Amino acid sequence: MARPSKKEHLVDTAVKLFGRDGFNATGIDKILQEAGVARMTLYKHFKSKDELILAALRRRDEQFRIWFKSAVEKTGGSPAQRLLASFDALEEWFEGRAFGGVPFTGCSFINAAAEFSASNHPAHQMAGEHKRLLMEYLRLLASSAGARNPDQLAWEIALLHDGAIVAAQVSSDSNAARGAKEIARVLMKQQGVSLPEEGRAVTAQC
Amino acid sequence: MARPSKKEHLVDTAVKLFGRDGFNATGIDKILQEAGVARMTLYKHFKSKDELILAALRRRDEQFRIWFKSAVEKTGGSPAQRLLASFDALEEWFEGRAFGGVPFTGCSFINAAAEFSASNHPAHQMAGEHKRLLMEYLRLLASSAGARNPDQLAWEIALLHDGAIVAAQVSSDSNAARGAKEIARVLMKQQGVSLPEEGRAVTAQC
DNA sequence: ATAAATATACAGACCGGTTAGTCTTCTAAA
DNA sequence: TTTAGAAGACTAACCGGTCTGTATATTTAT
Repeated sequence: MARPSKKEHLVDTAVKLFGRDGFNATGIDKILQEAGVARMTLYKHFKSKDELILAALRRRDEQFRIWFKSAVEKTGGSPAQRLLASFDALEEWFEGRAFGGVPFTGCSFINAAAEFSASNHPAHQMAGEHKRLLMEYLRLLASSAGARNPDQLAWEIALLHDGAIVAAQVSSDSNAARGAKEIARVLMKQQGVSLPEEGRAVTAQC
Repeated sequence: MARPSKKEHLVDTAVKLFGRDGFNATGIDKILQEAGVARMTLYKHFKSKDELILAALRRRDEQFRIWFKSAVEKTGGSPAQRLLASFDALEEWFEGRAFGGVPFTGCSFINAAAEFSASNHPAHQMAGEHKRLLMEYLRLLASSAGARNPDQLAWEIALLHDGAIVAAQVSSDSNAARGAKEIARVLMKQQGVSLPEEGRAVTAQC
C-alpha cells in the first residue's frame, strides 16, 4: 500500500543513518528497524547493500543540491551576492539549521570518498560527480556575476566550501563558513566582480 | 627479539592499512597477517582495536608533521616562501611522491573524522588535534613572514590545504595544490607579506 | 456480488562468513 | 631455564543475504 512510500522511506532512512554513522558502520538491520520495513522488502527493491548505498547517495545529492540552490537564491540578491550567500547556506548547514534540524556530521560525499577510497568505486565516483555538479552551479553564478574567469572562480569557491566543511567537521570550527566567505570576497574582487556596499544589503539601506 | 620492533611494526602496518582501506573496513586479521605478528602479541600491547587505531593515528600525526615540516623547509627559502612551499609539499603527497611512494588516499584524519563522526570520539578529537598542530606551525611561519594577522593567515592557509586535500581525494584533481597555492599568494599579499620576484627563486636568478 | 488469484509487505528463522577478543600449546632463542 | 612470540583453536556476536510462511489488500473472473 502507499506505493510511493516503502522504497522511498527506506532510502530516506538510509540517507539519515549512513550520514550519521557512516556506511560500513551502519548495518542493514538498523536501517530496517528504523524504517519499520521488512527485510525482504529491501531486497525486492535493491539487490545488495551496495545498491542501497548508491541509491542513498543519489537521493542525498538531489536533496542537498535542491536545498543548497534554494538557500542561496532565497536571498534574492545579484549573482555576486549569491556567491557570497553560498557561505551563509553552509553556515546554516553547519549549525544544524538545515534539513529539518539534523545535526551536522560532515559532507556525506567526502565521507563516502573516505570510506570507499578506491577512486573507481561507484560511491567514490558519485562523490566526484556531486562535487562537479555543485561546481557547475557555482560556475553559472560566477559567469553571471561577470567574473573574468568564471571557471577559475567557481573552482576556487568550491575549494573554499570544502575547506570550510572540513574545518567545521574535524575541528568543530563554527566560524569556518564566515572565514571562508571573507576569502571569497577577496577572490571575487580580484576577478573584477563588483559587490554593492560592504556589509549592508543593497535593498535595505537605512 | 628485536625489542623495538614488534610493537612498532604493528603500528606502522596499521597506519598503512587503516590509511589505505579505512578503519572499520580493516580487520585485525589483515593487520596481523600483513605485519607477520601473532594475535596475542597485539593484545599484549593494546587492549583493543580502538587502542590500536589511536596508536596508529598518533604515529601518523608524528610521521606526517615531520615529513611536512622537512618538505617545507628543504626549500630553504624565507618564511613567506615556505608558506607557499607548503602547497608544493601537498602536491608531492597527492602525486604519491611522499612516504616512500605510497599512493595518496586522502588525509587519515579527515577520514577518521568521517568514520567516527561523534565529535567526542577519541579518534575524532585526535583529528582535530592534528589539524591544530599543523595550523600552529603555519602560524609560526605566518608570523615570521610578517603577516599583519598571523592567526588569520594561518587559518586561511590551513583551510586552503584541506580544500585541496578534498579536491585531490574526491575529484582526483591533480592541480588542486597548485590552484590553492595561487589563492594563498593573493591572501599573503593582502596581509602585507612580501614575496621576492614572482615565479623565480631568489637565489637562482640567472 | 462473490470467489479466486495476485501482489505486497511483515515476521522471523536461518545460513555461511567474518568480527574482535580469549586461551592454550608449542617452539626457539637468550 | 626462562621467556617472547608464533600458531591456531575457540567463543560469542554480528554481518549481509536467503528462505518460509502468513496476513492483507487489490484485482480479476464468474
